Order: sequence, then structure tokens, then C-alpha cells
Amino acid sequence: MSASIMLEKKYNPNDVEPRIHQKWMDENAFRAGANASRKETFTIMIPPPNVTGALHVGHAFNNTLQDVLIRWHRMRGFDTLWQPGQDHAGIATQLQVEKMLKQNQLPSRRDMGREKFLEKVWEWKGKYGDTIVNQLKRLGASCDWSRNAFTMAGAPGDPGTGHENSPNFHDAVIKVFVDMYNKGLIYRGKRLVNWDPHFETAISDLEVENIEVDGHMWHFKYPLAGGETYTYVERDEDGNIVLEEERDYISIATTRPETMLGDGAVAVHPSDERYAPIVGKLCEIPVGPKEHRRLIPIITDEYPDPDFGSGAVKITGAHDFNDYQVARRNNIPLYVLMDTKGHMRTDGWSYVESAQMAKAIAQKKREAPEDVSAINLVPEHLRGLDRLEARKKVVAEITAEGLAVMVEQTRTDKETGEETRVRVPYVENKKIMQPFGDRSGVVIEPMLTDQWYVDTAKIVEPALAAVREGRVEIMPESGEKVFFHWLNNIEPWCISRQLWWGHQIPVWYDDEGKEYCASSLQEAQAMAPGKTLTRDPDVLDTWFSSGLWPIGTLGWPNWTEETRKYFPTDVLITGQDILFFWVARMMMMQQAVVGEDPFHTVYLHELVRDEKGRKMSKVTGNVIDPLEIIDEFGADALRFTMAQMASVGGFLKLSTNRIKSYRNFVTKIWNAARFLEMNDCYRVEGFDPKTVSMPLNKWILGALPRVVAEIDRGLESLHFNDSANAAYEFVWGTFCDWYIELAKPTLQGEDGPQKDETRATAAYVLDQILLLLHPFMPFVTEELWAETGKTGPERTAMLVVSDWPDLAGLESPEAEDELNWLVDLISGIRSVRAEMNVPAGARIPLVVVGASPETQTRISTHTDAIRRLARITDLETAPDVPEKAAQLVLGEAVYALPLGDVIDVDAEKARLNKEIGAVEKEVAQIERKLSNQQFLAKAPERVVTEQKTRHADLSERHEKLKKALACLG
RNA sequence: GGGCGGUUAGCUCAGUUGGUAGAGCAUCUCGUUUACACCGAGAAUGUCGGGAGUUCGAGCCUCUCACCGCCCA
Repeated sequence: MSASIMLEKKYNPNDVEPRIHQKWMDENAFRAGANASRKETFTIMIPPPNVTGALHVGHAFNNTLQDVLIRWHRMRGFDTLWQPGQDHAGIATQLQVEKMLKQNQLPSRRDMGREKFLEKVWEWKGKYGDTIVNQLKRLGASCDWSRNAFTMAGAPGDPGTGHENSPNFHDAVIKVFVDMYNKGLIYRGKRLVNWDPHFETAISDLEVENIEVDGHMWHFKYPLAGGETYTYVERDEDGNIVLEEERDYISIATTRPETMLGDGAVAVHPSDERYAPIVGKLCEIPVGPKEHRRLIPIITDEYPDPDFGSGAVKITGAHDFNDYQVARRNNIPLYVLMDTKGHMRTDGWSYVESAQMAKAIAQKKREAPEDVSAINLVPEHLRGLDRLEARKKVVAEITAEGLAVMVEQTRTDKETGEETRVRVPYVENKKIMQPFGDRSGVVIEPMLTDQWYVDTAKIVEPALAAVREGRVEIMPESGEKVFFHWLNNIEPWCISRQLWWGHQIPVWYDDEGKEYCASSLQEAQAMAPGKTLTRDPDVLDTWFSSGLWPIGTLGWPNWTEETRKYFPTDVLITGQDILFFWVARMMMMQQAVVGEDPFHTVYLHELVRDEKGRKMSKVTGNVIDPLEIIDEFGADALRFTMAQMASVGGFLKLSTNRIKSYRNFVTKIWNAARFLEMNDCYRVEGFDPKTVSMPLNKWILGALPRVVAEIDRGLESLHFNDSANAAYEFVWGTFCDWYIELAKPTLQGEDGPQKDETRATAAYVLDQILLLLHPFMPFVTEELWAETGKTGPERTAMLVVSDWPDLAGLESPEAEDELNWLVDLISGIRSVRAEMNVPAGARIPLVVVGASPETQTRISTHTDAIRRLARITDLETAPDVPEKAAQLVLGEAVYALPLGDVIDVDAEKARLNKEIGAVEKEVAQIERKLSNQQFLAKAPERVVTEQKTRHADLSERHEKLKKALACLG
């Protein structure tokens, strides 16, 4: 057969990838159970990307790892399912659609109404919702796309586009809500929640980001009621009086003056002696119309820190989480000041009415009603203002009235340079932690509202037990600690959202406000005969439905035999940032609903950052778009880079440089395949790798089981980087750099059995390489699988559904020793040549001295290879080292390169001396150990023997090097 | 303030039960030898953050200090 070049000179991923992907789809290669040959299943649930999402590097990383595992298991014959799908992403999607409406100058969400708006959302989903699915396909994600699921599937109005076969997620979500409600695991309550004034909805603790910003701390005087006074005494650490004065006020520090309007009390620490004389008395809030100033009590509570500010804290229960706790402990009313947009309230009673009522409550002349929401303590002139505007006015008013705490400040006149002392309000500039909505970016306002909660404390234990008892392993291990810490201190989970896009809460209210929880209006009506029912307008937190992802995508509550076998799933791979959002909640909810752990292993990974370790952001301009990377370097290069970065718990820093180097690896494989093709290395029918006879072939075949084992071990333990590195090293470092080079003399020499054997072996090893690399680089390997399948025996299947190599029994220690020797020899000669400045192109003779018969046999076996790779002309044996020769000591023999007058004797001496020095250093180290009685007595036998052997080898080498040095005179 | 990590070659990072410190990239030198310059050959590079301890032996275990991250208040 003649060498006909079929492979393109260059591999072009842009042409190949879409074609290969289509073939996979045509062959149903990703279908659940494809290539299954055993009973064990392997299931991964994709972390559902938002339906609004576009593929970013985080997805690329995350899904590459999942795909590697999936492809590996599929090839190993597991009954494999990678379940894809998307999340309806309440806030994000609603926002996106509202934006679209605005751009197209359509009526706004509120103008068109709920039903019409939801229609628009579904329309939008059908149009743009498959973006990320198509992008995942470009990455090569081998999900069973025919099962693409959606967390809103089956909800009213669902036209089913893009998730045609999705189980009815909506029914599952509603059922879970009703069940949990009936079990008392879900309840409704008026609580302080994180309120997003932009989206006008409650959000959970986890959706709040606390960011340190520049803020101010104002200090104000709250006058005591009736002009009362007390002696204010301040002491230093030793109890000496540093300040003593009569005061008719108590000093309060606050970062939020506008909330003073809703103060219900002033609190001091019970141990704080400064304020002991006035505890229990009333003081006046220094804002609002003077004639209707409110009086509030001075109380004690453990919360105030005596060393912070003045030690006295104003308590605004409806607008601060800490104050809320204090207010509840001390039965202080919670006065709401703001509306859903974060503006000062305009509803409720007039200020005068409200103030009088509040005053009566404070003076205990009246019992506070349970619901104080009608009381609006915002003075008329501040009503309707944004809270920040209101803040400015409040500060100005208090200051004008002389109730701000003042300090002296020195001011220098710019022109005259004259210094004057002025008294100014005491305002500290300080960093304060401010809560922001992670989606909206606006300042979050604690807001007192009615919301639905999951009583997480009641369902947390099984999730904790799962990890504690090792049923669920979290990687890296530090993740488990974080998991325990959070779950052990879990707070109720607020699950209602004041949005429209989402699963509407299945609760109806009658006219008296009594609630009926049921799967449908009919059922609810049956519970409330003759009553007019109104449905709760709120929807569920998106994470409530994502929490059901494992069972929901598999069709719960209907279990078919097929879906039953894929649950529980196996490995969950996700970003550590959603450990609480999603992972912990899935564990709690699957346990609460079906009493099982949803998976046995959780692999958490870091955020993918840029090469400098910075977060990628549009603002910084350091975003790497995976699709651009795929366009430029191919999906395989990106995937291999991702796998290679994936050390457990490691930081993920991505640079295009790195991707480029793995693109080079793809090219390398391509070229190796081209080389084999050019040399007629075709697969041979019935080739049995156990029957080869040449050491070179035995060696490369013997190295295969080891690399398979390394890759297996890495993937088994989710050390993707280890597997990737092992594959890379074998393919490039062993197969290309040595095997192919060493095989060249045979391949390009005389025809005969040796050439045939080498050709067959090379083709066989390439096949194994394609199999091994496939999980990491599916496209180029599949393409080469097809190309190399054009000759030799016909391929029975695409690579994606071929079997993972099982090569036990190919190991060959003798061939390994022999080839290791050969590689050392050639490397040694090359090294000497380079250091002796022998021109790279020059061919020189080699004289072997003192070789054992075995070595001599080896030399004659590999003469051609040595000649070629070490650029040697004559290869002869001699009893003595010739004059003017550079010498290489390897094993028992010395290899001399007679360089004649070319040799620089001093350079050669220096080279040998350097080597001798290194050997001596090591020998000394070992001798220190061996002469240590403690070491001999206590170290394990194995270690001692090892050291002794090493010592012997090094000593021999040392002697030979010395002798070589002596030869030089 | 609480919790969890990190500190190893110029850079990015491996180092799985304590026993000869590694890789990739970058750097330098040489080289077009018909698979590959997206290549080949060779070289240089480390008081494994500081200190103390346990041990025959510590990058790895313990304590401590310093600095840097992240999460939660």
C-alpha cells in the first residue's frame, strides 16, 4: 500500500467541530444509556443555567468537567445520563423581558397586566431561551439534549418550546409546597426581610451582598422629657473621672438619621453606669413638628456596645435587623416608614394622628395594636421623598435646631491664613457595611412585610447527617466545614417573591384572610365552600424550584422504571458560590420530599478568574468569552485547559497563553497521526499487542496500562488535572518525543517483519491515545478516529460510544529497563554535545568503554536509533577511553566522544567537576543518614535499603566520573 | 467580629497517607534532521512566607507570627 496523504496538513476545528457534533446527534450518542454494557448507572444533573444566560468561562469550566466524567463513564460502559435543562431565573428573566418591552416601546409590565406579561415571557423564552444550550453544544457537552428540562415546565401558559420533553416541573413544585405546608414546614409570617426597592420584592439573605462603603455617623441629642437633667460621668480604664457634666439629653450615634422618625426606644447596655440614672425615663425624638414630638423610653438590652459611639442606640425595629431583635425582646412597636420603592410613606394616618397614637403607646397609656401599619410617622413635608433625600432634610432640621452634637474645628482662611475655631456638627466619616441586591445593585432596605418561609431548622438535620456520616462527600474538604457552619446556624428561608415570573404560591385567602393551601383553586374551594377566594399574588424563590432539580428533572412524583434508575444521581459539579443557594437546599429538599440524598459527591470549584486572579467583569474589561476562544483555538484546546486547571480546591486563573499551548497539543496529536499515516501505519485486523517482539514496541505498549491507570485514578478521585497531565505527558513526552523518533529508523528502513510490527503497533497505540484523550478532547479525537478508520478493519462505532481501554497484561519491565537506558544514553550524549558546543548538525563518533555483554547487545539492537537521535557516525567498542574525548558515565559503561582538537579540555573538566560536585553532595547527604544509628534503628527497612542502594550507585558513578576526569590529564 | 483557605522556580500552579522538591509557560543557547517552528535539542532557576516544636527524618504534622484572599455578620 502506498503512502497517500489523506489528512489535511492543518487541523481546522472550525470546520470539524460542527460536523462532528451533528454526527453525534444523528447517532443519538448522548442518549441516556448509550454504549451501556453494565448495570451501574452514572448520572450527573447539570447545574441548570439561567434561561437568560450566555455561556461564560465559569460554565465552560464547569461543564467541561462534567462532560469529561460523562464521556469517561459512557466509554466504560456505565448506563450514563447527563441531564440538561435550564432555570427560569425569576428576577433575571423578568428584568430581561421588561427591558425588551421598553426597547420595543410596548406597554410596561404593569400596564399590560400579569397574564399578558407572562405570555410575553414565554414568547421571549421560546425565542432566545436556547442560546446557552447551543453554546454548550459548541463546547461539546454530551448531555442527553432530548430530555432538556425547564424549571417552569408545565406552568400556566407554557407552550413547551425548547423543553418539549421536560417533565412537568410546575406540578412537582406545587406538590412539594403543598406537602411541606401540610407538614408544617412552610409558614407565612410578618418579619423583617431584605427588600429590594428596585425590583420591589423580598429577597433571601443569600441574595444580599454586603459591601463596605464610605458612610457617615451623625451624633444627635435626644432631650429628656420634661427638661429633666442628670449627671453624666465618664471614667477611664482605672475608674478615674475624665468628664462630669449635667445633661438634659442622651447622645445617640446613627448612620441612618431618616429612620429616627420610626424610633421606638433608646437602648443602653444594662452595665452602662453612665446612663443608669435615666433608664426607664422618656426622651424626645428631635425630629418632626415641634409640637408633636414623640417621646420614647430609654431601655436596657444586651445589644448596645458601651464602647461604641455614645453607648446608646436608637431602636428602629422596622428598619434594622439588630434593632428588630431588640424591639421584639422588649415589646417595642415596629413603625414602618418606607414604601416598596424605598420612599418615605404617603399612606396611613396623618402625622399628627400617628404621632399622638405612638406617644400614647410609649407612655403606656395605650396598648400597641398588633398591627401598627396604619401609623405613619413620616411628617407631611417628608412624605414621598426618597430615603436619601429625607435623610438630608432630617439632618439639616436637627442641626438648625441645635440638637446636633457639636465639636470644635480649626479653619484656616485661605487668603489671610488666619485660623479660627468654629463649632460644627459632629459627623464621623467611616466605612460602613451596606447591603446591596446581587441582581439589582441597589441598597437593600430591611422591610417589615408578610412573606412565606421554609422552616429550615426542621429539615436541616438529614442534610447535616448525610455529610457527617459520609454518605455525601464534599470536595474540597474545606467545603464540608463551611457547609456545617452554615447549616448549624441556619435561618428561616424566605421563599416568596413579589414577582410575576415564577411558580405562583398555591395559597388562597378568603375575605377574612384565612389561608387555604392546595394544588388548585378547585381543591382550595373545596376546603372553603361558599367563600370567595383570592390567590396569593407572590411567586416562589427561583431556588425553591431549583432545589428540586434532581427529582424534578426525572419526573417526580411519577417514577418510571427508567427515571428511578438514574436517581439518586452521582456527582454534582458546581461553583462553591452556590453551596448554600443550591447544594445545601437540594440536599435538604430531596430528603424532605423523597427521603434520599440527591448525590454522593459534591465537587465545588472556585470562580474562574483572569490570569492575574481578578474577577472577570465588563468594567475591568478582562472578560474571556469562551465562544471567542472556541472560534480561535477550538473547543478541545479550551476543554483541555479547563481540565488541566482543575486541581481540587485550586484557584482558577485562565490565560489565553495557556489555551494556546494546549491548542498546540491538539496540533501535535494531529501531526503525529499524519506522520503515522505517511508511514503506512494502519490498523491491522486481529493485531494482538501481546505478541510483539521488538523492545521498542513492547515498551510503548507496556507504558499504556500505566497511563490508563493514572487517568483512571485521577478521574475516579476527581483530580482532573492529574489525568490531563498524565495524558499530555504520555502523548507528547513519550509517544511523540521518543517512540516515534525511535521508530523512524525502522519505519523508514527496509521492509520486513520489524517494519510491519512497528507499523501495527504505532497504529494501535494511536487508537488507544484517541480513546484516552476523547473525554478531554472529543472533537479532534473523533475526527481522527474517523480518518484512521478509513484504512484497516472497519470501525464498529464512533469513538464517543467506543470502549475505554483495558490493557492489563501489556506491562513489560525488561523492555522498560532497556528503553529507559536508551533514552538516558541519547539524552546524555545530547547533553554533553550541547555543553561541549558541538554544532548541532555535526555527526561525531562514539566509543563505548567497559560495557557489559547485556549493554553491548542493547547497543547493537538500537544502533540506528542512537546514530540518528544522538547524531553519531561510527559506533565502536574500545578497551580504553581515547584521548581528547568528552565522556559520559552511564551505568557500568563510559561513552566517549572523541572530539580531537575541537575539545575544550578546560570546559570538559569543568563539566565533569560540576557533576562530581553534585554527586558528592548527594553522597554526603546519604552518608549522614546511614551513619545515624537512630535512623538505622527506627526508619523502616525499606527506606534503609533504598538509601543503601542509592549510596552504592552514586559511589560507583562518582568513581567513574573521577576516572574520566583523570583521563583528561 | 466569626468562619474557611492561601503563602513552593520570573509567572501560574502540582506535590493523596512524613523518606531523592516537580510541571506548564516565560527566559537563555543551539537547530529547518520531509509529522509538527502551533517544532526539535539543551541550559539556568528554589534557605517550599518567618520562627519554634514533634520526629531518625518535615514542603507535608503541631504551635505561633506576618501578609494575602474568600464567605458570613
